[in-house]
Amino acid sequence: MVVGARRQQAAQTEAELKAAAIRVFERVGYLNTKITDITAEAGRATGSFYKHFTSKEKLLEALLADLLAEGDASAELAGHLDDFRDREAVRWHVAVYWNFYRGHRAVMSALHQAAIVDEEFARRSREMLEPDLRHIAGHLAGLDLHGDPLVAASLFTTTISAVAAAWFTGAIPASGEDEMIETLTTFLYAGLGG
Amino acid sequence: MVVGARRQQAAQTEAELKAAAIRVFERVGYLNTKITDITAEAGRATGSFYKHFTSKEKLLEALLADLLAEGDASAELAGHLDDFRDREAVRWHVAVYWNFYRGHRAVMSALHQAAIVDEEFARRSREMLEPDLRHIAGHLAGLDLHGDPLVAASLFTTTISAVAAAWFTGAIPASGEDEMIETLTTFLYAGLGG
DNA sequence: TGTACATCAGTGAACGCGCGTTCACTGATGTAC
DNA sequence: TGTACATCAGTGAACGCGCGTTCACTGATGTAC
Repeated sequence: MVVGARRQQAAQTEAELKAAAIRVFERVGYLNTKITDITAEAGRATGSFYKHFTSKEKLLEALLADLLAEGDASAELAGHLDDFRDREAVRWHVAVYWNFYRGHRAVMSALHQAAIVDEEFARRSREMLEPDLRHIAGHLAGLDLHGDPLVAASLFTTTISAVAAAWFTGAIPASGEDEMIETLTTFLYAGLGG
Repeated sequence: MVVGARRQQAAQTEAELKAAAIRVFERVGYLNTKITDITAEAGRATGSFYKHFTSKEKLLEALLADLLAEGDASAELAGHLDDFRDREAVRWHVAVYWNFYRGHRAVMSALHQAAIVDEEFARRSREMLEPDLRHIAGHLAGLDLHGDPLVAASLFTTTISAVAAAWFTGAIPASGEDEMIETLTTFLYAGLGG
């Protein structure tokens, strides 16, 4: 008895729906995406979607969970420079965050879009992201900051996200990625009192 | 003959619709605002809206035009410190931008939201804002920047907008406005090579 | 100044489209005996 | 191992709600003579 052939099939479909959703988000953005766009992209019937997710929002939460899982895994990686008094440590973190953003643009910008329209979603996803914020705040704790490390950490992530988002959508006139990382590092290193 | 009593009445209604729209935007955000929310807030009939604007988007463009007109007026003001090698000049511009944002949060965030959903609108409003961007780039021209002054100017506005938006929506943990302006100044002063 | 007609802002009920969500149905997988 | 029944992922047509947009109508303002 091949236990779970059905269950496995379902998991497969769910994964395909997620992947399709990401592709559609990339093309037209989260807010412009219709449920039927996702199912069509995945080559499935409309109703199929609701066997796996109760709404577009819940799907996005699932994608966020995947993201966090992957983020945690990569955080364990070596090369973790800790002291933000060291410019290289700041640069390393900026680069990691930037690359993470690049690799997950669609979901990152989807999260942003969902938060704009739905206060409650904003609250919940901030909650889910708080551990990461505390992680960064931890690095900053050693520094001689003017104020709360959490504020500084918020500024760190807000700035990088905003600039990355603007850069990837072409709102910032042509310039290289390395240049952006370098500039952001300078911004943040100096701004954080380094 | 009181010429224009009708025309004047119409202009009045149009102004009231704009003001009502801003109030609704503040409450629920541009994307969550329905045409009927605006007319209800203004105490008018639904159809009235279409006598003045062909769509919510056109209304927003009108609000942007108002904004730019006011922005240009205030740019003429005294106290214009020009040299960005001077930290005070940077601080002054940051504060002006920040205060402008505060005074026009509703429209600023509405513009942002509209741009997210509508590529074409994003392009047009970037076009309308380009003179202001060039104005800032002008201040930066004297500096020994790594790259294009327009890139630096984009970073300047992107960063302040993002941080202001996050701050005003409470995404950044409690901290004073002055502290934010100070921190942003440090960020940008250093980041721009000052 | 008065009268008759034209214009146009404002009204709000009605229309209709888009899209999220449901639901009866199918057929394959799983279970009981 | 075989048969009969149960479960459940997947289907796609149909339903219905929300909301943008229209439109015939009203009454006040404007114009002509």
